[in-house]
Amino acid sequence: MNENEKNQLMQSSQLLHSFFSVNKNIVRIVQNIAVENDLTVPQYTILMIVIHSKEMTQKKVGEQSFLPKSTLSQAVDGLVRLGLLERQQVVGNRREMNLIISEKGERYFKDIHLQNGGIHELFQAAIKPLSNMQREELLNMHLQIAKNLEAYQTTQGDEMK
Amino acid sequence: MNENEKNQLMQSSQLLHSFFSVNKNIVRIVQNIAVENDLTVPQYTILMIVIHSKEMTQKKVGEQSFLPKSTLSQAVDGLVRLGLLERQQVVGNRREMNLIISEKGERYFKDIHLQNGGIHELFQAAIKPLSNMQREELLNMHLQIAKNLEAYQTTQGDEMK
DNA sequence: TTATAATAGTTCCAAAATGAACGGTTCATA
DNA sequence: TATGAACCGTTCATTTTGGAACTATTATAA
Repeated sequence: MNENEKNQLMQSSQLLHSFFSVNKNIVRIVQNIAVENDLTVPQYTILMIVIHSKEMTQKKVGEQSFLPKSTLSQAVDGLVRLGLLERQQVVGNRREMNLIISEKGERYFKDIHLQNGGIHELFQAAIKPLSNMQREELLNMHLQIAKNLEAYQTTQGDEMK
Repeated sequence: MNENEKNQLMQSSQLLHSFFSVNKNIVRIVQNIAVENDLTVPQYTILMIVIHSKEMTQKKVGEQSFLPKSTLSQAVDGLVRLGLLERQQVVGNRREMNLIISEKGERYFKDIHLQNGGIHELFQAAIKPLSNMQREELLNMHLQIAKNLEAYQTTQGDEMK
């Protein structure tokens, strides 16, 4: 392994670690907010996604949140029992479920945001020092990296039955 | 909320999502590699860190891996029982533990890498399309974002620091 | 010195997360 | 339509996780 390769590997390691580092912080903040409001992390995640569009299928929430569907199902169940969310069959497709924020859910979520700004505001503050162009490039690089990693999995890692 | 603010929030949301997206892929790859080799994710993570320097305190591994110390302790315990790692008190400080890769551990890890390249190589491939300057900027932006997020540590940071 | 606080790691166990199997629904093809 | 595959969500059982309390050691203060 020559010098150049060694440098490449080191840069790669640092970059990987930096992803972990940012992510650890995001997860920690999300967890704090969730716990303070008697929600689990998946539950708060779901609320964040659903509140955005007021109505959304469970399937779409799964795609956006990357939660395994059993986790998703149970988390939704809890939210419904808390009265924060309502389940409703999609008209014309009895397989899918629409998730709708209830009155109570909306109030609940708004209160969370008043308390501590919520993850979106905190994150927004954290990226504020970056220029608009930097933010755009960051997004593009992430999307590309995600795509590349995804490609590997479907190519090599599909020993699923 | 005016147009500009709305755009800012949207960009922020996308960026946050892109972090989740990359991270989900990294975690899934790590998980696949770990499971294929009868290790848990924390265990594989620990091996990756320790192999790098052959010898390292448990404390340092905690700082680098971001694992809660109870998780870390149990994972290390498993690795020791598998004979892949050895515990050794730090000379001059009986509180700290040195973690040392055993012969068997080194072989084990090398085999993993031969099988599928390991996460480092895969990740390296995923960032290959980026220019060197882009990679540097990406790293810098991540470090900055992590630092900014770190500032929002709630008073009760009973993990490690 | 002694007392108190901080640190590293372990243990315990309740809570959280999730893989696998399943039930009902829709789609594709004949 | 019939059949089989694919899909969406749920349930169940099991594993994983991580907070809190604990032991042992070291650091700091009085």
